[in-house]
Amino acid sequence: MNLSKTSKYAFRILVHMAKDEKALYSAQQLHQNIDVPERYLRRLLTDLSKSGFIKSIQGRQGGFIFARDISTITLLQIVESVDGLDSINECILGYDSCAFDYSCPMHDVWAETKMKIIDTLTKTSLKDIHNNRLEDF
Amino acid sequence: MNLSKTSKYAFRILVHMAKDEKALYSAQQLHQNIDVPERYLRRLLTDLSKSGFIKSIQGRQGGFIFARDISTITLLQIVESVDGLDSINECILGYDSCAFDYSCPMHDVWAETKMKIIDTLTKTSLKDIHNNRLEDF
DNA sequence: GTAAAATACTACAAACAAGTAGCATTTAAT
DNA sequence: ATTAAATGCTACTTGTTTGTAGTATTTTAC
Ligand code: SF4
Ligand code: SF4
Repeated sequence: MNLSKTSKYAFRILVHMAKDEKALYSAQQLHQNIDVPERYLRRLLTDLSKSGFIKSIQGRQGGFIFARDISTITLLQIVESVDGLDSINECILGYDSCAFDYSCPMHDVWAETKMKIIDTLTKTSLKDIHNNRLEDF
Repeated sequence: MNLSKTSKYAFRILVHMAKDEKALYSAQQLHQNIDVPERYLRRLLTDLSKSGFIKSIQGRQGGFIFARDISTITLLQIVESVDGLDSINECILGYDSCAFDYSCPMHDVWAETKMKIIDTLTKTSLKDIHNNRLEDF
């Protein structure tokens, strides 16, 4: 259970872009709208392109645009690509590999909550987010 | 949503100690049972003492023992004392102070899950953990 | 009273995450 | 062609968290 700051930045970027799904956004434009250090933002945009969420268009008038339908992009996929799945799925006691044959006392306590987290992240696509609310972002 | 490794270490320590609530545990003993670097474990034990969960008994035959009834120690209190409450409660987009007057689209998506997390951590005491399961730890 | 077994304190070191900088490359407008 | 506006790559710097070391202090056993 560990969302890095970078994952949160990725959320900011993609949720913002999802507001107008078909639009092309330049790094500068994004920087003006969401509070992420400019160079770091750019690097992250490149990473998100490589992960296939968005694609980059180079050159003057270039920028970033979604590479696939935003209803197919879930929050879990985003976290997974930035932090890795372990960050969410890992043992609540921080063991690399579970030290126990049977589950330890903490396991059951956390299991349901962990499921809820994964469930929410899995079921929520970028499209869902803006369907829920139409407020400005 | 960010449990540091140190918080997880704290869980390991206290959940282990809660198995025999009234016993006195030396740092060495704990080190043999849970996989936390020895010197780091000791420092953390001192911190947990200062936070009032356990108390230290110095000198030969010394060690650590719960300072209060384990039914009054919740997981949230432990996280709070190690990482601070913000680590759990913080904005899913990582904004220090919410940038919006009204809630942004992400807020509602996460609100329920966040509540579930806080709820679980608040309602689960060290006693509950071992009441749920009697397995060895 | 001396030694041994424990915790306490504080500074340092290593590892990791976050942020910055410089320069290269691509493309459109002129 | 030239210039400007954009992304791409890679190395460096800074900050935070995690882990280590040395030394001091406390208390019991003998
Ligand atoms: S059983 Fe315990 S140690 Fe193993 S993965 Fe679950 S919480 Fe972690
Ligand atoms: S409304 Fe949005 S930005 Fe504000 S705290 Fe909630 S998730 Fe964060």
